[in-house]
Amino acid sequence: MRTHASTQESTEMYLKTMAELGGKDTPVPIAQLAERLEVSPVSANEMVKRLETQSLVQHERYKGVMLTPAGAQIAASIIRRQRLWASFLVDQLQLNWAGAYEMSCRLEHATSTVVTEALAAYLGYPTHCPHGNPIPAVDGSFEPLHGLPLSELAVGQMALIKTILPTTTEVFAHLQSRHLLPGTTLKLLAVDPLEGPLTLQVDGQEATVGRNVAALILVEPVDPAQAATQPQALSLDQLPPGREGRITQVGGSHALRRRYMEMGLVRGETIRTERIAPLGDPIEFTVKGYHLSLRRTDARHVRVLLES
Amino acid sequence: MRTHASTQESTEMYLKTMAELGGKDTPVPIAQLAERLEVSPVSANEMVKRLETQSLVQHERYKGVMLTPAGAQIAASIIRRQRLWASFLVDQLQLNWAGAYEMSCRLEHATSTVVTEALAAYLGYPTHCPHGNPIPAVDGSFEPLHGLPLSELAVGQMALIKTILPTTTEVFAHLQSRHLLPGTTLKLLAVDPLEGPLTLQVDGQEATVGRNVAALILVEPVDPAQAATQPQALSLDQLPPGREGRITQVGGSHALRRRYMEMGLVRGETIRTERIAPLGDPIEFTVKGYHLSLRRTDARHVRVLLES
DNA sequence: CATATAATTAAGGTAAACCTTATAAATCTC
DNA sequence: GAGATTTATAAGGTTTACCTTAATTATATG
Repeated sequence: MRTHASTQESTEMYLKTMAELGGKDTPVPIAQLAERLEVSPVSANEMVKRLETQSLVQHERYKGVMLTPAGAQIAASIIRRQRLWASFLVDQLQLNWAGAYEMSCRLEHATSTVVTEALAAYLGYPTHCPHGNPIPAVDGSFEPLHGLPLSELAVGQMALIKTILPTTTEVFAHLQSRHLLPGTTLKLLAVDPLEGPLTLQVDGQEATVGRNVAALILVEPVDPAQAATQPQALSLDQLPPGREGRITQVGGSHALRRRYMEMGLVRGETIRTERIAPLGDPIEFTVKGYHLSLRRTDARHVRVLLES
Repeated sequence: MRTHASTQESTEMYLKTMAELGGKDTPVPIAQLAERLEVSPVSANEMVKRLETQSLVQHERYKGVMLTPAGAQIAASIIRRQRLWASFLVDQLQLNWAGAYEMSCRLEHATSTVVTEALAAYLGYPTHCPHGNPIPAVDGSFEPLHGLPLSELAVGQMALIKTILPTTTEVFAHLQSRHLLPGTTLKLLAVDPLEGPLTLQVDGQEATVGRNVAALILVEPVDPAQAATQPQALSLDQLPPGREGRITQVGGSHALRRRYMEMGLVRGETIRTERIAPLGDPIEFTVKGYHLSLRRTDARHVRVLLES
């Protein structure tokens, strides 16, 4: 006797899920959709038909469903809502990283465009959510994902985690407990044959992840020699002059975080160290084309990822 | 062919509406409930029966419905959610006052307790929403409403608006356009007989409001002599030493607002001016039992209501 | 106290999002 | 190309929040 969602909500969930499964470019098998949405394939089929009458999707029998431009636009705007809320929940309300997607999934359906855009402005127009996924623009355009799935990394390679693709709270929590978060550097130690698990070195410890979970982790291979001499993830005060970094985390007190936000220091933004004052304080940076200087102690609260 | 809400959502809407109509203490006629929820009396009757099987309400035929303790607790927690969201939308996202209730009404159903309490902490535990209504505590307790309905004010009296009771966006917008907001001082010029409209003086202009709308405006009569010499609503830098005021609005930049919030300068809080430095700057205040000093220019961003 | 009014119940209906089980039709793989 | 697998459809069902219209009770009022 499960309770049913409203029309609007399930429409949005179907479109969003299709977009997450690549339905903007390639047909998504209805069985896959049904699995992700935890409904029976028959129900998913029915629903897809309903969406087709509204010209939101196009279904080709035995091939799969694809989003129409109208459907893709709605999907993008819902994903925008969700990822903005996830940013708010994690960065402002300091809620748990692993649970943020699930919580934001409830909010996304209850958010008008007016609220969404006010929220985006409030947060300083972040470009990526706390899980590393790009936040679509208002016009529905996505920044392409960069990095390759961890499951396709060569054994022995070192790599930097860029993105954790949308998944369940359980999987997010599993990864969080193993420090497998955007910005972490890992080394692939071994891969079991026959779709078996991967063994990794993370933060000096060994960890194993299944093949399916590894496929959700997008990484960027790094040169081990370079990684040894120069860690990829560092705090802003350690970013060498002339080097660029991508902001992954902004910490500090509420007030400090808000101040940073207003300066344009938000997750996903690229920042370059210009010069360090003679006495090592303050440090000058360039973000979004303009300069600012920060005290070293304040800069310590910002985590960045070295850009190659 | 209207679209139906989910079970959870309509349950919450029924309970919230009942609480707003006084169903915690007195029976609410089902017809009134139906009108507010814009459903037919028959549908409301059905729904009330469903809620009764869940022991959330108690219905006495031909008398009305009352909330059970369990129902009242749920109603209070939903009202808490809504008013916290309304505070966030108005104070943080700077969205329109009149539309905030409607927008927060969507969000309230999508908000878990964890998110609600994190939001409350983020906002500095505000005690009142932007419309002057008290935010229930976590345990479901309400601060009683003070003030009497404008519709019961004596002709010729001056009064201060304390609260605008929950109503529709249209009515809120109507009041907003006439400056009838919490903190405004008005004078009742005339009352038409036979349930007719009221004529008011607000901000030097005349305005008329219907009897039904006037019943939503809770006011506190003020002594005209006192009001003339000492306006009730002023900015914090004008609060005389030794006097107490209740904060009605916190303005300024994002960063300033957040700083204030962290100091405990939130709407509904009582603040006392302790002393003004010899040169008039800074000014010392007491809020929530501790001291703080603000520059006069910063204090100007905070609006307070003189406490008698 | 009769009657008007308001509140309630009865009866029957709709749309939506789910479900199950069974059958039909494509597609893939050997 | 035949069989296995996947995908789709058909058929029938449930629950929930709504609706309308008509009939039945209470309550209030002259």
